[in-house]
Amino acid sequence: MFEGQDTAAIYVARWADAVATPAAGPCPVRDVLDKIGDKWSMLLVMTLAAGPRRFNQLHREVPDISQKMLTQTLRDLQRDGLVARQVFDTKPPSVEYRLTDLGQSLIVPIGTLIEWANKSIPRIEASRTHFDQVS
Amino acid sequence: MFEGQDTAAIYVARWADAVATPAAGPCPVRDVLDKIGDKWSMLLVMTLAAGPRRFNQLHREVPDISQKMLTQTLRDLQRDGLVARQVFDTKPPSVEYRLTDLGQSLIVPIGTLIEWANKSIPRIEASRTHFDQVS
DNA sequence: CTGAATCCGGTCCGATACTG
DNA sequence: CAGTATCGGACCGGATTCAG
Repeated sequence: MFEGQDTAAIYVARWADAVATPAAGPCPVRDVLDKIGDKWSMLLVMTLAAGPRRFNQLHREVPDISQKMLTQTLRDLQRDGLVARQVFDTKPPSVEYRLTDLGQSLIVPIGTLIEWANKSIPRIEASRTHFDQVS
Repeated sequence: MFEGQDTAAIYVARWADAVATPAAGPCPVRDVLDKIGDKWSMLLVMTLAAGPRRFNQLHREVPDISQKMLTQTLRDLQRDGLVARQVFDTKPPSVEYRLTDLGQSLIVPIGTLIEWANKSIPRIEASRTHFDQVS
């Protein structure tokens, strides 16, 4: 029916198991998914995937992020253990951010998703155009 | 350094290429990523991955979604061509939603991400606890 | 250079009530 | 059964200003 059907079936089964549990407290999967969709998190992760960066360096490479959101997003990523923050006691001070091992392990799953996105964009946009014309 | 390093390197390179383009208009990758993080989209996709569902059936299987958001999210998914909507002209009327081929092709990338989330949750929560205690 | 603090508009989304 | 319409709070995130 579609490529990767068997693999998909496995994921569907696992998903069914996961949500079948009473899930004491908020669902951890949703929690992670929220961060993925967060406006800047994944953008920064992929930027840091190319190597460690300083604060303003990140600000230059992701021009349309505000200082506030850059600080906040980096702090959240650090809190989740995806990014490590190292302060150099120089003058003026400089701070370097780098992916942790956990953060690096996220590159492949995100990459899979980005690859899907790039491949599917034409069909999605075509579908949108058609949908909007009908309605 | 970490498992999947070679694969990761490929994704990093591709990502660099993707963002290097001037990106006329809004970045399509961000556009898709936004939908992933959308509060309900992926939850519905994974629920529909198990098979077609009627409206109220979905409402029962995802209890904490409001009628409004269920309608709205399904319409957005339909607009993007991920979900097909079929109306049966019965009394009372019934409407069935199912994943399109495009929607099905999303199961594997999402599944990869969910698998990462499940595997990484313990480390993430440990990191959060540690971070909160320090600060 | 690397932030923190504040203000504020826009958007998301839940609750509720109504319709064919 | 399968929606639509409206209201209102909460939160996200941008712009600006101040600080170590």
